Amino acid sequence: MYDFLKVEEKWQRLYSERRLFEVDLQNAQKPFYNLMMFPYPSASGLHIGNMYSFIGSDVYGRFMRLKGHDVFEPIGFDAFGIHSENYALRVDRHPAELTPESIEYFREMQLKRIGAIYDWRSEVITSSPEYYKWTQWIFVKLFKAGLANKKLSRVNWCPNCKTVLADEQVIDGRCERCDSQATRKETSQWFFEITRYAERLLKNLEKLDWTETTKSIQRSWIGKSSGAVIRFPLENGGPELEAFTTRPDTVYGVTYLVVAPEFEHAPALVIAEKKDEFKHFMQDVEKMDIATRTSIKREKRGMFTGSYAKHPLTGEKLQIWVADYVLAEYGTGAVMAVPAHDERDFDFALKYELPIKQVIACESAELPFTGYGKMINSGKHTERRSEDFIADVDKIHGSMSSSVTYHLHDWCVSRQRYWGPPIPIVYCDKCGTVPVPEEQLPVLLPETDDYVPDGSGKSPLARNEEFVHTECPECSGPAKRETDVNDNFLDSAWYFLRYVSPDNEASPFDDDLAKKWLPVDMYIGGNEHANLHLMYARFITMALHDTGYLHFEEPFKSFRGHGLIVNEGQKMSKSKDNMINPIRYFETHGVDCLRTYLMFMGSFLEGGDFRDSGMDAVKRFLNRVWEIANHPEGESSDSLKSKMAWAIDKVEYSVRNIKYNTGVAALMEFVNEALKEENIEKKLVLDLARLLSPFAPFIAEEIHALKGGTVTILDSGFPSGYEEYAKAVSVEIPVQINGKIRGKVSAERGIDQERLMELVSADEKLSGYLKDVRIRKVVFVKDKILNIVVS
RNA sequence: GCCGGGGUGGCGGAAUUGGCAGACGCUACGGACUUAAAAUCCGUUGGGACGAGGGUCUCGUGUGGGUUCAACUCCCAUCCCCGGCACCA
Repeated sequence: MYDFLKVEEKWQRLYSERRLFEVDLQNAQKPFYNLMMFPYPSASGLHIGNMYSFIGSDVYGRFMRLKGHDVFEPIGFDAFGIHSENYALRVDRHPAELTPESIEYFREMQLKRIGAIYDWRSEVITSSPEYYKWTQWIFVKLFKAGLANKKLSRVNWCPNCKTVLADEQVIDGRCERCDSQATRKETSQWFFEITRYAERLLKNLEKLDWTETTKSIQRSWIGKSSGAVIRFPLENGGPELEAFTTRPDTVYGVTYLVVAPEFEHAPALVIAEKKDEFKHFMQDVEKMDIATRTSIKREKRGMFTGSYAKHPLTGEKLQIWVADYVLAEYGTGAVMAVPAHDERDFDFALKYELPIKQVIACESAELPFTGYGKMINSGKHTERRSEDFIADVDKIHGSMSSSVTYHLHDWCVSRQRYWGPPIPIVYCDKCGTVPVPEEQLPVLLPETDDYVPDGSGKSPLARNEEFVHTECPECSGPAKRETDVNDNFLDSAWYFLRYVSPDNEASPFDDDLAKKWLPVDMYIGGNEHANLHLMYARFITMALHDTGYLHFEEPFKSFRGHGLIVNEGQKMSKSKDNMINPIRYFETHGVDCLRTYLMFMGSFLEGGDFRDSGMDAVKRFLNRVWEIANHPEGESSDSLKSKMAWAIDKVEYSVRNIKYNTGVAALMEFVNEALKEENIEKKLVLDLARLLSPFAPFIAEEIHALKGGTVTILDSGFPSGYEEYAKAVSVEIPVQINGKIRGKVSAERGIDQERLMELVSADEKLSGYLKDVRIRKVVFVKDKILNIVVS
């Protein structure tokens, strides 16, 4: 019986003693950068989802190494940020004290045991000053490039926690931490202008070798929509009111205009007699929480401002309304209402008895009709097609021009928290907003016990007099530091760049190494980070490219988003108490078994269903592998060698296409065959171990060593040399009569149609089908199938 | 509502893209070994019909149509599940 505990411990020790996975980054001949998503060392340990992700990525890395690449597989810790900070707050520990402990546990007790080919020399910890010095450096570079700006904005606010919340911390309109209703609050925040890159971020997706789901998530997050801006002159003069629309073809159907309550010029539009009503209206809107405000079902509310605009084409007088269904942050913050052809405008018009004018041909019962069609009641454009008008929009009238908007909004990077890299900005009365010069970085996060957010909406750092007061880098006069820290997503937006030279004190990454190793060849991780992390990493890479620091603009050539694990068909959750603890299986089944089972239980990209019975099955399988390895050496049959040829192809195909389950299945088939023979050739045993090694590295190493292999199986190459056996064996060719399988004939590979037909005639059963009929057609696919059409 | 992904035995899932549907594994059942159990090994395991039997026939990949010598795979329509986006103008 295979003693997995002993063997795994032995190889874990050898792996760390011999440093087998350290890559000579300078001199590597065939660099392959295999990246996985580094973990937050925040909770009590790695969970099964982390393991699943890391192992899936490591299988790929080990495979590429077997294939002869110099595989660079680094790991680190996303140690700053709200996850780690909230965890520290919950257990009442200082994050600066707790985080290193968590990292120690992750690294020593978990990551070093799972058999991944990590190069530990490249470890990065985002909360270390050596790392965040460069996070701050990136901030400064973006600031200097005009991509970082401080502006007033309405941000998510939790009235209970009294803190600003990131979008991703608001779930169904509620605070992620305390479940109270989130509201909006206007504060001054730092933003990265990612929206300037919206088109490139969208366009580049076409060229990227990424899983389709991941690209689709990014596309909808960017949310491009094309249309036109139409300018409506105000009756009383002043600036024109601009409205974005995707349907300029319905412009003749505009019966009123609507602006958002927060629209910059809304108060100016409200006439004197309506000021009081507007004030009350605004108060009601402010009070509304986000869930209610954005609910589709909620009845729309609005009020007439008393002002009028003029229709640019017809000269008609149009009422200007304020309504809560219009959002200031999208488009121009103003909407041209076409109730006949827009559901929201239709509802609103009915409620407030505003006119409805049909301008696209349809039955009146179909209103609101939102499809394209023939334009009617549209002046000289009557009879035109919608699509035709939209394509021509720039030529129609001076008030209309084609325009594009995106749902993507600028990235709010400031956080009023403690556990993050301080934003490297100084405010000076004389010099204004001044970035901290590069040679003064990092701006160290002060060591203090006063780090708990107080609900003032300001960072705890604002209470730290020693930190706040500084001198201006330009005029040396008294100045104050920015007290917000950076969003955690900035830490992780560039970590893969740091891995190539984590100790470099002169720059965030060594240029030569970056040229040699970047961009990342393969990135495997969960789709839960498809929006934010991947988008931000792409943006930072593009920005560093444009500022001349990187030679590429897309960080990840290939990305594969994998699925989620469920437990016995049930979603895992702490409340259901059905979380799988991976460490437990290290003792009962072994790491090899867990790795192999995780890859076998389902299709990696789709996710899988974890069952203990499956773990037992894989344990049996590994025991059988061990049994074969200990069979007497002797000659093996040609058919077993041909099975090996088949298994080699299967494993290669399955790994390259991230269909690991089918690779493991192929190995099981080979093992089932091999068990039928009493002897086995040494080469077959070694090749089996090689094929198995990406999945179950420890047993594979042990078998390799047992059969006289040296150092590590990883450098022993990918199996080959069975081509002749694959060819020599005869094939079974299914024979169809009129498309139905009626039998099979055994023939040598490559047989031609004529000879095959002779075999069919000689076959008792098949020839029966050909009696008394006329053969009308014969379809033959070499070595695959024969179909005889008869009448 | 829009955009992705999917729907295959009792279950997890295969089928390298139009060429033997159900690989591999689980479960269940039967058997061997055992005083017994565990472990291990062997056999059966999509539905139906026929056959003493080796087997033979037939239906079958959410549903309804279509293309093709041949369809889980392609086309049209439709239902359901999962994920993303969403008062986005």
